[in-house]
Amino acid sequence: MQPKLKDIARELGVSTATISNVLSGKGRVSDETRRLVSEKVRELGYRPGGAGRALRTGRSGVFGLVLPDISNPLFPAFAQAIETAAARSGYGVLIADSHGDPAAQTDALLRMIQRGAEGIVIVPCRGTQVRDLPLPAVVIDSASSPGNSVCSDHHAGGRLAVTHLQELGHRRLTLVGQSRRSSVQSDRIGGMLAALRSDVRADIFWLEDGAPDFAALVHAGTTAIIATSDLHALTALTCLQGAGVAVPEQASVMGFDDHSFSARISPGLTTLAQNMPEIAATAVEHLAELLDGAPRPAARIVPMALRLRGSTGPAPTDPHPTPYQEAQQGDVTS
Amino acid sequence: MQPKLKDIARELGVSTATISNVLSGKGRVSDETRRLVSEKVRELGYRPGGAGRALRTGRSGVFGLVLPDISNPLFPAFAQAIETAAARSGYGVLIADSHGDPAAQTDALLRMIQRGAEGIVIVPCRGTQVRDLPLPAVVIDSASSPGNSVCSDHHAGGRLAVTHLQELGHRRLTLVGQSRRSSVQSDRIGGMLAALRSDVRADIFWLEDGAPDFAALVHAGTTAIIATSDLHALTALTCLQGAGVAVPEQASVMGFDDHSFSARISPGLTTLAQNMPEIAATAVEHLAELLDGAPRPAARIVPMALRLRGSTGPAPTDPHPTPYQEAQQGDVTS
DNA sequence: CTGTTAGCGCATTCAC
DNA sequence: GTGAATGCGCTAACAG
Repeated sequence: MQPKLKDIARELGVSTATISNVLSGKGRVSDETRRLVSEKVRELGYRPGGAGRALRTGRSGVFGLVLPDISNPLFPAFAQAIETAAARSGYGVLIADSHGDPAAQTDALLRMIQRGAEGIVIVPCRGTQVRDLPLPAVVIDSASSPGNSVCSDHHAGGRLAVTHLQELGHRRLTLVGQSRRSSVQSDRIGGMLAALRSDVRADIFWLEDGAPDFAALVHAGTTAIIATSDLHALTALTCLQGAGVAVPEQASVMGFDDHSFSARISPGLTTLAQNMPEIAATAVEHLAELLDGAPRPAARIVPMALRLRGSTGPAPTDPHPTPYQEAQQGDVTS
Repeated sequence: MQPKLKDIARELGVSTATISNVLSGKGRVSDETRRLVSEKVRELGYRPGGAGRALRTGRSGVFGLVLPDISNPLFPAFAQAIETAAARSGYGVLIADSHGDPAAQTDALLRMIQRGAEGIVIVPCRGTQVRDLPLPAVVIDSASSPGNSVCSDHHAGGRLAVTHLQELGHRRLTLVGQSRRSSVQSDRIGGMLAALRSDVRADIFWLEDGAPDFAALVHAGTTAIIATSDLHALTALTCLQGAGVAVPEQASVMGFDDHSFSARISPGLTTLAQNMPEIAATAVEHLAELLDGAPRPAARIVPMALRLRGSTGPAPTDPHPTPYQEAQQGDVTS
């Protein structure tokens, strides 16, 4: 049985209020009693239980984290960063997975409220707009989505990616996204297009329409592939390598988000990393302010960072790298 | 303001206890009052708040999930499975990351207790023994670690891996682990060695000692590489592909855990998958039993499943696959 | 069968 | 400076 306030009070012959005062540092208590109490608290290993406190103060010290898909390889780093930031602020984190389903998302929210979460950090399902939450909430989505509180500068990330490749001399790019409905991916692609010089051509493929043959694209003239996720960049990279296309000598590949594997493949994957600790810290900080009754802070946009690794290099200068390329040139259109 | 029991009671002119009885289905209530109450509850959208209930019943409906490293690519699937299983049983999940640090692990445990967690599911830090928890706990580690409650059959997984490759005709294997201290990895390697036929040779590399040159190993005669994690298998695979070694024609590669990327690379990575839903369901089930006062259930070992993909194939039959191989044969020892 | 009462553990009044 | 009393929202035991 965990010791209660009452136990300590009885052992010391003081009242529970005094103990509470000592622990919270609020009411006036003599140094002597303070010392005595502190000692006893340490001795018995007393920790105020959350239930009583939550009931009395209305604050549970817990907030919810609602993710569309915990198993997405991007979220581990995110969840970790949030948990770390939350722990630093003395908060616990209740997780829920909406499985990309808006109904489940709503359900999860209700359950978190019921469990006493004081606020929530939510990464909304694609295409969902989080609105009128009965609870302070911090939304992490993309700069273009209404209600967003903090996110990476995906647009600038896209610009950085294209600029990087253009500086390496690439003039024929292939842009690969997964889903048009994802505002994050749209922002990234938008940024890429915005940075495009007039003498550079870019073709866009959406994987939801089917997977392209990356080797054929290279043989048709593409010299660089940018995927909106490292996962798809990895697919492209291994397809190319398996087909005998040298990376980065014959084609460069880059991705987004710096997944756990990106640094551990050969060649290392050049990628645009989100500053997860910064985003998480900002999210938790905003939430803490909201909980303290402050007005909603302005949305914060966190820069993305180019992580230069081996998968990108100078564009191939040979006008006819392989005979195969010439033969296939006319077959692939975009 | 969320409606409270008292609000409903007042509006209906009955007592709070009656409402509670209706909602819990316990005490005897007339059908008429029951109907009236149910209706009002729906109308006001009343949901019993967890704080009061937790204080009164001592059950918070929440348990803790303590992981050594949330950002490990294996845990997303795990956390998701646990969260799903927990939600199905009506539990919420509080997460904590011990960052592989035993002290932080203890700290996290204390915080979960303070927050009112009824029990915990813990994947202990490497080398840590979880013991004498002041709380019902389910430990997920490896069959060889004391106190383990449920885990995959890593040893059998190792045996399956080696058997698979032996059946494909491979006679020179390279086994790659990360850390000797990991009981999971030791079990896997142990299983591999146990399944080894007398005419098959296996060399073991531990990455904590430094990374091997996979292409050189193949040129020295290895025809198959088994890594204890898909992450390292991926490293091997891309190194080989980058060095012009065809997978699986010249060398087979396989891993463990079926990470998110494993099916999406080319060739697909043959791997041994853990049955996460099963493990998670068992863990939650055991925990629920413990919370109901049942004695500790016997440890459960869940089989691993071979996911056959393109990265493994028949051993190369050509005795002299490349001139280079002959030249290098003597240079690499193990 | 139903309603009243008491108290879970804590922080906060307000007397002393 | 300290302690006794109060009530947060809920449910289990007990009266009616």
